[in-house]
Amino acid sequence: MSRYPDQARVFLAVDCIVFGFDGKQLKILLVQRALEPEMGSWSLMGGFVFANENVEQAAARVLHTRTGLSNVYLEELSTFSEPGRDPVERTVSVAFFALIDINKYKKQITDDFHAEWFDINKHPKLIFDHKQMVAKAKARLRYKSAFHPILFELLPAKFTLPQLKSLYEEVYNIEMDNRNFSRKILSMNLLEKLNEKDKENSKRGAWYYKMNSKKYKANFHAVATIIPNPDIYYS
Amino acid sequence: MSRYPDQARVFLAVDCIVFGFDGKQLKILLVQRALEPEMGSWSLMGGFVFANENVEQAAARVLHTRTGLSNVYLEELSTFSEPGRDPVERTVSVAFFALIDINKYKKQITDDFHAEWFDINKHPKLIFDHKQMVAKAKARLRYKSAFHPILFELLPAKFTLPQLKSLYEEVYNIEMDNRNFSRKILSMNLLEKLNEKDKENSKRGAWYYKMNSKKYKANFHAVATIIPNPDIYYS
DNA sequence: CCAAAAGTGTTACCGCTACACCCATGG
DNA sequence: CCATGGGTGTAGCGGTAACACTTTTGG
Repeated sequence: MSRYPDQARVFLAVDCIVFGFDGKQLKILLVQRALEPEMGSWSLMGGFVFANENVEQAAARVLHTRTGLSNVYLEELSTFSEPGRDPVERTVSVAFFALIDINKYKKQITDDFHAEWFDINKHPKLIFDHKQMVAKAKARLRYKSAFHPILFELLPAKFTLPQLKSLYEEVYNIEMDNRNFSRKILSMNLLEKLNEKDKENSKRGAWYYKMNSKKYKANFHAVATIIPNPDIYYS
Repeated sequence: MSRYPDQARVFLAVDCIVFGFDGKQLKILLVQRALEPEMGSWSLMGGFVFANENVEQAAARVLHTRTGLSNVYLEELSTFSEPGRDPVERTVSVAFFALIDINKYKKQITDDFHAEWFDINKHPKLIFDHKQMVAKAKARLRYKSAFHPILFELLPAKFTLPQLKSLYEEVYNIEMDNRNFSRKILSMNLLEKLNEKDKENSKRGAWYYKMNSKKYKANFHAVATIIPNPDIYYS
């Protein structure tokens, strides 16, 4: 018997907006839903929260189970709780957004559902309110990455500045000056230059860098105006 | 019978961190809990989410019921979902923070519990994880108001720039230059000067201003660095 | 040697900070 | 007429944007 006899219980789920970057486009990872209602429709990665875990642990578990990845960038977005959002039972979902290196993602053998990357601007119809979740996640990504150096989470451990610049250009749909961009990023003192160049994309080659994760963690809340007028992107 | 037979349901609640400003100190509004467990202990304003409302509506309702206020600034903070946070039943709470004009608050006659303002840095022991909620709300308030002109929500409809400056000084525990502060705030073009001065706090008197709510809404996402180095306050 | 991308150096400008100074008025 | 808080003017500094120019190397 409940100790709160007058109150109703709800189902609690998490959904993850998983971002990836293929070098040209910003992508999201979608799956085909494995249970009714709407079985087979495209959906965000999600799942119910277990009795012994909090929502963040649930999101990390779902992500790990379905992508094989752990220690990914994961941030709570917001709660979606419209009474009718799930047509068959009242289910409240806490949405998280995740940033992963698209190359590290390997489809799990044990998966009994499809997962696929889609261009964020051109994805199939999604179940429930997942379209809203994606829109909100995109807005948050733009807002946050205008101030905080989080986008490198979408790149491999070693990456070049031109790669990072392309990523910013894709996220904000702008063109940036490569010369000023390099200086601005390097002036944050978070990157370490490696003794290796990427020669695939240019003749001269671009130096590889890696994030100094100690400094990154220490300065995680550092605010830098990487993008001018960030507000105009937060629609 | 549930359509998700293998899943457990949880209780869903909201809790509100209600900020106020008395001219000198930043305050939060606490109540004495009206139900078991921990009946009588100090707590944030909260309540269960009804079947016909989403969490934001629930937070607004709780606030309205217990303070008489509507149309207050209300923003989702995050979800608190540790399995054992409520010792008797699994209850997940979505925390919201609210900014209100402390003068508008009137204790409701119908209240069967105490509500009281406390200095944010010196409040009684709180139930469950409410202390964490308060800490997180304070951090978010600092972070957000460093970029967005939201703090005026804590002041009366007409206010002076010295009042607003005191508020910023209290929130960030810094001293600001009144001359530069005025210019910075006014350069956002969100305030309208009234034909009236506050003569209570100085001989010369300070002009009253009011927020132009049309411009405020239109520019809500405008980012201005009201506070230098905002990151150092986001602990 | 040319094209194309990476990266450096330099300049002009803008916005912010610091602070000298003026304003208004109650006592 | 002076003390006090409100407010304006302005000079200097630092960071950013713009862009001419150099470097590198495959074809």
